[in-house]
Amino acid sequence: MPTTKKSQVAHPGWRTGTVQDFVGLTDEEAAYVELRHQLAKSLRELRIRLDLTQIDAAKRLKSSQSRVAKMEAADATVSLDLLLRALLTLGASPELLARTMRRCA
Amino acid sequence: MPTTKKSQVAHPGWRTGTVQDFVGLTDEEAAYVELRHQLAKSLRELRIRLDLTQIDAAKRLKSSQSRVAKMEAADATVSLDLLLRALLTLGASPELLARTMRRCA
DNA sequence: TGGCAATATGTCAGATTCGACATACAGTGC
DNA sequence: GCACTGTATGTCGAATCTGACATATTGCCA
Repeated sequence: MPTTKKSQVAHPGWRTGTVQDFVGLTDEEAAYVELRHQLAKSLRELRIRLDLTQIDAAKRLKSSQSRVAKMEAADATVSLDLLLRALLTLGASPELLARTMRRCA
Repeated sequence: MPTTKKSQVAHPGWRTGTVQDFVGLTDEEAAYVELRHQLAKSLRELRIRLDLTQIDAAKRLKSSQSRVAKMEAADATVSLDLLLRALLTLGASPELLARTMRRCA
């Protein structure tokens, strides 16, 4: 669920992700969103630095190109968990993660 | 997914949980596990510092005592995602997160 | 312009994780 | 010993997340 509350009503197919974020966003929610974006950014930068295409990266991550694209876009269907695992798998150092976190301040 | 699948299918090698971690653990997997443990530790420390019981914390996190216990134990059924959200909700600063990350080095 | 590689977006079945509950264990005071 | 508070562990239905696929879009070069 990351990402916070989902609508309680049965609205099948309502993605709660991006757009309505600008309504009623508590501080932690804002921090959470910011964190996701910073990690996504770091992921893309790292991939580029390694000179990989999303397809190459997907291979290393044992995932698919579409999922990598979503990771880098901080798509609502991507968890922080996946973002962090991806970063680690591509060789990100704890230092890099720490720097990324700090960027959210 | 953190961590991985517990299904019993014939995929040799996918680790799950805690104990069997000492077998066949790649570097990123080790980093991932370490990260979870450090975050869990920070979470407990923060809760104690705020003088909350797990039940109190569960209330703030809109979760249950059992889930908080599992978070602090870095249980395999708890995602990094949940750990980070919990920390943020209890008021952890990006600084604290960064420090925690760095501790994994 | 067309063609091609890279990236983005939508969808879905199956896997994972969620909160909740029951219950067990640990510690403290009586 | 019992009662009580706090924490740990196991399970489950429901909700979320994942990889894969199809398809659209972008960017670039001839």
